[in-house]
Amino acid sequence: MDDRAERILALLRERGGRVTAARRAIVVALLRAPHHVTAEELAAAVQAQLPDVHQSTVYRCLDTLTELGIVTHVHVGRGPVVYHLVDEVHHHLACQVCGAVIGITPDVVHALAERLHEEFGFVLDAHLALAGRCRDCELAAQRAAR
Amino acid sequence: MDDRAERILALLRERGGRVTAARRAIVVALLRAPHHVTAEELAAAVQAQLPDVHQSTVYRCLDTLTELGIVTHVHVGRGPVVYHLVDEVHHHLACQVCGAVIGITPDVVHALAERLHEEFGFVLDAHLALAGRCRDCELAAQRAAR
DNA sequence: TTAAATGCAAAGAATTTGCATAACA
DNA sequence: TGTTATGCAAATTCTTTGCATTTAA
Repeated sequence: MDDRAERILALLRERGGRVTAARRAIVVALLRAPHHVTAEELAAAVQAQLPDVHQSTVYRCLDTLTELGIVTHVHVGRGPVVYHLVDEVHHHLACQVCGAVIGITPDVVHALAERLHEEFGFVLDAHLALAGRCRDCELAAQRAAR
Repeated sequence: MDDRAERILALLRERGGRVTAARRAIVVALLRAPHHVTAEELAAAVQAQLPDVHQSTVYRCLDTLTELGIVTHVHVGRGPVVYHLVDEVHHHLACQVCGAVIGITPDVVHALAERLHEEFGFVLDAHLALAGRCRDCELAAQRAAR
């Protein structure tokens, strides 16, 4: 775990960012977080170690880490944005009706990613949130339509 | 245009919603809007005709229209959510760095949509925002990484 | 007639910003 | 030493909610 944190922090420095206590704590919190985390949850985790780290610092660090390609975020339904480390590659199917999130492996999206790259030069994010309806909500919607 | 509006409003009524002046104006505004529109832009368009329609009404109408499957929204980078009519099918490649939005036709995503449906029963939304990096920002990022 | 929708004002959540101070490289 | 990052408070932006009134079906 610690080597992973150090590797990420080295990347941060390499890309022109400074390694600060707050940023180290945020990276560690992101590594410990099992799934998606909101800025607020991250702030709480960070503040457990460093009580003086302010919410706005967390937002600013997340912005910086995002710009440096270390962190990404996804919008999952309503509510706040959730953050991830870039190297934790997986995607999400987000049901717009019930809010369920289905995790999928990157291979499912691989062919699309290739095509978008060839056709548009567009590099698909490592953390997509694909919006739609889950099986149950789709069935319910079909029933309601009748 | 008017028949399209009326068809949509008929659908609204069919699905248990009431057709009000505000909702009619919102649907018309959505039809006239060339691309993505924010709630605020919609409110402005509606208020040009009906000055008394409040922002909160616009939000509430959009919620209702969304629940009834007539409208969807996407998160495009930062800033407010943008809304669409469901029958205007196309997707977006949203660059997370510069905010550029590349419109793509549904066929690009079709194979993925099929697979997700078969494998997970998940029905992909008609208005995806696929996050990633556009050609230029990707190249810039690669240059910066060196 | 009655359940649903609206206007208004006010609150709320999430995020951003200005500026003086502190900390990394 | 000179940027870059932070703490703090305050402001902003986007969105939701409560309640009395109006309106569509």
